[in-house]
Amino acid sequence: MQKSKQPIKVDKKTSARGRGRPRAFDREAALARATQLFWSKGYEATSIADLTEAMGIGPPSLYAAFGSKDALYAEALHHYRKHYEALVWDKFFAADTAREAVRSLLMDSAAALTGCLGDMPLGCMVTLSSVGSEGHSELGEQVRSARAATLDHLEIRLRQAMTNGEIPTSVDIHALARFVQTVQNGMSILARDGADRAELEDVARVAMLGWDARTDPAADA
Amino acid sequence: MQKSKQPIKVDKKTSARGRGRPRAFDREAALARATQLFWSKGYEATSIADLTEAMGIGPPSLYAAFGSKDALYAEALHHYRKHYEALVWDKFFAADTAREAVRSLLMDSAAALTGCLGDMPLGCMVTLSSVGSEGHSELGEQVRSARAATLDHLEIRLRQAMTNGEIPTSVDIHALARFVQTVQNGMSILARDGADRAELEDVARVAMLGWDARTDPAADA
DNA sequence: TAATTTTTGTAGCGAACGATGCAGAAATCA
DNA sequence: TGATTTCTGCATCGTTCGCTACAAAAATTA
Repeated sequence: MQKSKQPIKVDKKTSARGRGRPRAFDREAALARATQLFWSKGYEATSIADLTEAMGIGPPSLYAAFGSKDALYAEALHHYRKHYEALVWDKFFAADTAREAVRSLLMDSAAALTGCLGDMPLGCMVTLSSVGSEGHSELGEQVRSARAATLDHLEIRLRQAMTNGEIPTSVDIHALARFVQTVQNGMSILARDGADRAELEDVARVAMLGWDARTDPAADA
Repeated sequence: MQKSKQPIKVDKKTSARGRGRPRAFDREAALARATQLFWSKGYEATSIADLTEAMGIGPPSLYAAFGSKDALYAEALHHYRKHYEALVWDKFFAADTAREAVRSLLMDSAAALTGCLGDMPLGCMVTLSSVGSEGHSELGEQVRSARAATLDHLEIRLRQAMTNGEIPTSVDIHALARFVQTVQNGMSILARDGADRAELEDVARVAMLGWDARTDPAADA
């Protein structure tokens, strides 16, 4: 039971020149801790007591800074997407070809999902968050739209590759994007069950064989 | 916690003609409803009140018949595996070739996970059950072992195919089995997000292209 | 019928949940 | 410094959680 009671220095730069006592804890650092907690335990299984202990603050401070558990989760989701999604999407967006983009996405996912790219929980927070559809409909919708973003990125990149001639026009872009999305989603669950980076990389390589067969012009029927 | 109370001979058909009032509800039907509830909402999000309402009984009857929420979930998981897993594994075990076995598994999964094979919640109960690792370690272990069974089935069948000569000995059985497992897991999440049967079947077809490329003897390096 | 046995509905237990009231502590401004 | 403003720790709110004691109710046996 560590007590992270140390103050977490306040950033005087961002502290508004308001009168009265400024916030004594670093909001971003607290949000980062909450994010990791939600990430590893899920929304329902994470209690306010868990959060306040991890953030080193009391419940009133939490509610003053974030409003509610729902709002905190929403901010944590935003924090996650802002700070961690780049680990798997940077090379995707920088790749010259769609094939290399998808390969990078899956290989980097294999590394990120198994915690090999830093100190982070296993699996993808967005993929694994099965926020109950009961009573938290807005959060569920937010998570679902986050998952839909993955499909959008894939379809846009694939359609561009089709325009460029990298992919034959006969290919079903939507199906191929769905396939990649499926593999990435499945890898999160395997990572949670203890599969290591090498195993997921093997999975990514087999998946790329499916890509090659699907995008091979000679394979058209 | 869990005291082993009197065993409560529940098999009412085969139990000796007990004196006193017999159970007024169908245990199997109640278990089926509980299973669907756990399946669609998850363990934590399903309360005893939800269960008793869906089962049409009061809390004392629930606890007399099943012991605890944990035990009920364990029975529900067993009920699920007994009644629903056959929908996706029957053709797998009956197939003549490993390829047809895997193809059937994925295609039948596409149908079952989207609720096209009857009145059932979307996705796989085993795959989507992210039972928190906190406080419910035994349930988590049970679910994890259920997921491991999928990998076992796949590896056994693939190894058999390798012995039969269907698959080249150069193929990494473990990686290929992990790949199939990954696709099936990912399909559950897509199904939960609203993907329909045709989409998942397309995914399965693309995945099979990966299988073909991987098991093609000409592709050995 | 009465006696026996078991279930069921009601009502509520302690604990934990998400969320707050309050008063003192602390930092800024005058 | 004192005045003002805001945050923080403690205690607790009302609710819901999983779970159970209790006694009436119901079905079987005699």
